[in-house]
Amino acid sequence: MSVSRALNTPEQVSAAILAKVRAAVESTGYVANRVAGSLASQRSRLVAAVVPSIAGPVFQEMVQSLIAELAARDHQLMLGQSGYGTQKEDALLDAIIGRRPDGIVLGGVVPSAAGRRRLVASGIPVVETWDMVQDPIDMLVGFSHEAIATAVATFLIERGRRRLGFIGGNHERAARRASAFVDSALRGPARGRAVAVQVETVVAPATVRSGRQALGEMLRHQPETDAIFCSSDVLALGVVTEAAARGLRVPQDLAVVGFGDLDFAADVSPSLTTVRIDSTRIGQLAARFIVSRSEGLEVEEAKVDVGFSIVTRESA
Amino acid sequence: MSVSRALNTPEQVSAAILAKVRAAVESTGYVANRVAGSLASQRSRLVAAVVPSIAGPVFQEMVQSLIAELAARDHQLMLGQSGYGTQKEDALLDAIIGRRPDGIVLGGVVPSAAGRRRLVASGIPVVETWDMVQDPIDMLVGFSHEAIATAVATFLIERGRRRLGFIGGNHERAARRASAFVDSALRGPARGRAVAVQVETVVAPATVRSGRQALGEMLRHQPETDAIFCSSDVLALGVVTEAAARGLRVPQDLAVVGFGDLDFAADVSPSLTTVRIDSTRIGQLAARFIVSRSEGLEVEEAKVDVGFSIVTRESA
DNA sequence: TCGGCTTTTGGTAGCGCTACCAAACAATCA
DNA sequence: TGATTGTTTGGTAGCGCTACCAAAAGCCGA
Repeated sequence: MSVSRALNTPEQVSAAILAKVRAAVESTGYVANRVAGSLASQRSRLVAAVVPSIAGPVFQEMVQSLIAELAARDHQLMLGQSGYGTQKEDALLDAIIGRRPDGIVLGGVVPSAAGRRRLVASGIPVVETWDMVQDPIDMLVGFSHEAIATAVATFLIERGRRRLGFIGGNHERAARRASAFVDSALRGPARGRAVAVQVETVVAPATVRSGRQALGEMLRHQPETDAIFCSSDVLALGVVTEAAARGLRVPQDLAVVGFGDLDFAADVSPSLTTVRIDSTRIGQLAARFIVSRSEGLEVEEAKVDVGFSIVTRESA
Repeated sequence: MSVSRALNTPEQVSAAILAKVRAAVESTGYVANRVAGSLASQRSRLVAAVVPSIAGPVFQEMVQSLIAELAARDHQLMLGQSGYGTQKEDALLDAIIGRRPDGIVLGGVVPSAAGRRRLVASGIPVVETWDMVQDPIDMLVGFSHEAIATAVATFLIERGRRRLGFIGGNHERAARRASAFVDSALRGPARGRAVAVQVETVVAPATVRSGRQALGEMLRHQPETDAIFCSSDVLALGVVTEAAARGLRVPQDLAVVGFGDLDFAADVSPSLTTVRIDSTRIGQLAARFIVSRSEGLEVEEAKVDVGFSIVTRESA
């Protein structure tokens, strides 16, 4: 009917019909069934996002901007949690593919080989985020963990720190950052100037408590540690808190660098020096790429590095 | 066909057919189209949740448990953000209703009269959470802001505090808690013992920074304030930080009570005395109510008060 | 062997939309 | 005026499943 047009493309319909349809909609409280629409048009206007956990503060900002950006373009977000293990992930992927979303956003999730194949076979646009993987499934918006680790190591060494530490989660991404950090400290541009690097891992998701405990471990293994890079501001807050409890002065005795520039980073005491990522931009770009693609446009630059910056505050 | 049965109710199908179907599925990589299934069966296996913002830490735990509980029952979550204003909310509600979810979970969102009508008219099960409103649309899982405010006021007064303060967001829920706090302090069970109560509001969502600023305001208006109840642990962290910066000892000079028992509450210094809500349980119950309802079961106790507890730590 | 009974299987219709096409109508020009 | 183009409107088919029913098959005791 013309009703479908009146609702979806009102500019293609005469004022008379438009008014009639609007009146009818108003009086009956009709809300078009988008399930039927999706089936007929092969466009669900639904985008799925998969993150390891929504509880960690890390992906919040990205998810928030995804939802906002999608809503502005009349799309909705379906959210899945993969957990930090892989077993549930493939089942989740199937549940998602079955819903035929217009796109899938992977947030810091590295799919298994099988999952990857299903994703490709489904033909659904995929945006990997967070991580500049070398061989993306489809589109990519992220930043380089290696580059960040190198920049932070150099930053600390140039400030005279020699016995470095890294505290991060026990998962892929953090591990990559850890080894790049160690590499850069010992063999990077500031080569030879760092004396030692110690790595401690904590169980994901990161908490203030695990940050406190990790500092204890760190000092047990390498008592003269004078700088620590944490893979989350939450961990950094724990390290700073534990340092104060042990009578260590930050930054004089111990420099601390966090990650994420979470909302509290500037306002705790000492304020946190941290790595800032524009997560909002990541969410926006991911949403735009997917919507463009599902509108049939070719997405030109489908591999974007959003970069990072080191925000210098009191803690380092 | 029998294929549909083999996939959905395998116990109703002979081993021979089951094997054949499974083999075919395996070899073709077939993933059933749930959009078509939803349209035919009038069950989408999709549940919508609406929260003011996913960035605030308050709803995270609930959303997380919602996703987990729904996934265990083969349902997915669609997430909407209403913001802290009302204008976008009605449009969002329509977008949601159009998708014909099996249920809608409202997290701390009070719909407008028009929104409420559409919700009722849609016939979709609704669970309001977070707030024990007196006249729910449908089902309800929450706790009483008034009871909490009264309990905290009494708690502080019994500990000898006389000049109380309340810091909360500029929205409905916080306002209700604020006035109940003032009422209880001045006219409650501990009646007459509190000397003064001052309320400061901050722009939602709550941040550490706004907590710091609010303490400044509080002390400007009521310099002898000796106890503050914050409507979020994030605010409480800001208050504690600002107090330290001003040379106020917590709890000796100033008692601070937070809200939420967020993951950092036990591990910052001083650790936060706070109000604990079992948000995980709220999410679980909401999910169960909706799934049960959509399976045709009558939900017996559809109005649950999950209660709260005051966790006593160092800050008060 | 046969009628009743239960279990398993296959066919048909239809969920509520949109894509596509054809018909009707309006506007423009020779 | 009629032919030609462009715009608006309505009809039909079909998206890929599931509900429902009827037919077929298996099972039992008489």
